[in-house]
Amino acid sequence: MEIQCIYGAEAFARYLPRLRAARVIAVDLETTGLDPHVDKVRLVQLAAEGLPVLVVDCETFLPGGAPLLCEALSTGAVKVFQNAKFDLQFLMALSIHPKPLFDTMLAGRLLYLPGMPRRANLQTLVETYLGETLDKTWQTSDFRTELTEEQIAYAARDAQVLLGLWQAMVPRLREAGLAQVAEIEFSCARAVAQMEYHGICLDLDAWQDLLVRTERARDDALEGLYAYTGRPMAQTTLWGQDQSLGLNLDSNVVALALLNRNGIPVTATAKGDLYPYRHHPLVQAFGEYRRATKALSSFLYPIPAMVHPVTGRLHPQYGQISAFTGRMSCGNPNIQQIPRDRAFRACFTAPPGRRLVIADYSQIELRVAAQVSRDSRMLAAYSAGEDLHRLTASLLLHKAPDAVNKQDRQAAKAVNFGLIFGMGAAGLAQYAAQSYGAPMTQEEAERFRSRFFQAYEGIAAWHGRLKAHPPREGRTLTGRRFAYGTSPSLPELSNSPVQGTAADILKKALGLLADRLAQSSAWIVGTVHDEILLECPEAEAEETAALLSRTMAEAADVVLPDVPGEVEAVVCGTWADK
DNA sequence: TCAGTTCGCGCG
DNA sequence: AAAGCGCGCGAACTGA
Repeated sequence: MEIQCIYGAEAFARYLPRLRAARVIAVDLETTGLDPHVDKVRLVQLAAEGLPVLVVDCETFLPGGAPLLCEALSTGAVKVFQNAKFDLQFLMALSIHPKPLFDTMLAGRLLYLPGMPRRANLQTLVETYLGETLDKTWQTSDFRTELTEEQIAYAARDAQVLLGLWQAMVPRLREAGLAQVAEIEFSCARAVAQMEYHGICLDLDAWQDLLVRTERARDDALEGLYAYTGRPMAQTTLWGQDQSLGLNLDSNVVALALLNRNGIPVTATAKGDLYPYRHHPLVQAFGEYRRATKALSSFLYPIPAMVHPVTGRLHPQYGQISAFTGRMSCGNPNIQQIPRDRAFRACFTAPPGRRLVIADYSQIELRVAAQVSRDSRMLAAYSAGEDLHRLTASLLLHKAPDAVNKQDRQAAKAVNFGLIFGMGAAGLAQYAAQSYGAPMTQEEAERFRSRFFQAYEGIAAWHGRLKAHPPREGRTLTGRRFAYGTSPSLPELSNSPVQGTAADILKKALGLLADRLAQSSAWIVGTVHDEILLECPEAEAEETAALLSRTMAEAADVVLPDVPGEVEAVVCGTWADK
């Protein structure tokens, strides 16, 4: 492996023509840390066929050389990265937006099968796909100090090895039928980099108000609980007066004993177990206590500390291929589990002069289920622009669609979601009552179940096929693959391709948006499974909303040839207004 | 003392 | 035989 160290823009410029002629360029960055808003790029390594690996010393190259680097990365060449989302954020800070790209880590995740190493770090990928070893011990080395020969050599090797990985992985992806989903994921990585880089605004004052109100709600709930636990004792501690209940309500063992002692014969303390006793004042107070303490410990207390000291915004981290089905996960904080309660969502805002543009898919999983199962009645209903929940209600209750009232529709919603994924009658009755406020006896649930499958024969046939020949691996409509364990259940078999295909659609939309919003002042600031949040200047809000809904609908149409995708978009000041 | 597991619950 | 699925996170609990 030949290495060429580059000091200064002139030295780099000499290689520009050859870089511009390359078909594939592997790119790797060494940075002084992990935070693109704080840390600096120390080295840029570029590897291309017929060139020495260029190791660019950024202290002598940046910022003046950034336009040259941008030029080198602006051809149609494939840019190969390991975990592109990381490098892309540092490049964004230099106004460099490379595309198209290939991400070896995402490719590794897509190709994963049981029996392979699960990790998709560079070292593991090199062992798996190239049969070579890669010494990564040097990676802990410090790039804030003077560079050593050894650091340069290893940095060059990291870029070089990406070329080999690309070469090995492209045919593997093709052979496995993963080319289409790989393209989706690679485009999406640019959107994920944007989301993490820009983050989202949190109104800390409103948050603090909510925190105080929730603490009061917790204390009110405690007041109600004292009737059963006894008054707390005033204790004098080192820090002054303290109230102690003498029993820990956060312990399930303790809570269970308290409930049992008061005539509530449950065996677990979860909301579902307590549902039959929901009118009991102890259960009500306990539920309120749980709700408040959950909100405080999961959201209200920890999240303010996550506001970035430099940007003043939250920067949630996304796991692009983290869920089994291909959905994204999110953490630090997990923006995807913020309560729907307006009080919480209203704290997520657009900064002054800007607006949020938010859109979500309407009933995306049901539309996907219609496409995957090819149920003719569902396909027809969606093609005609009908309301599927209403249709199901009318079929279950033998009513005309117009005669379906709100409660009917609510119950049908639970039936649709539950039965498509193989729920049993008992589960359905419980689920309808708890999640949809639609009380249903077991007998009713059983009757609904049989009528449902009479009405939607395509769904019944699809389940029948899955039960008769349980597949060992599943696929989404774009080819995403997942291997099932031994004897997967019907719910697993039916849910995974549907949830996964819905994820494909959202990711496709994000990828298209990354293109269409490139260099604009509209940014992607978040996503929640079937929803995309953008932020843009006030004056551009309407056209951005139109672009967003157009793009999301287009993504759905690419993946679902026989079902229209329906998108609802709004322009608003806070997330609560969606 | 500490890492790993389980329960419970927020979201889609 | 019986069955919605997928996450992340906090607190309690377990085991060494």
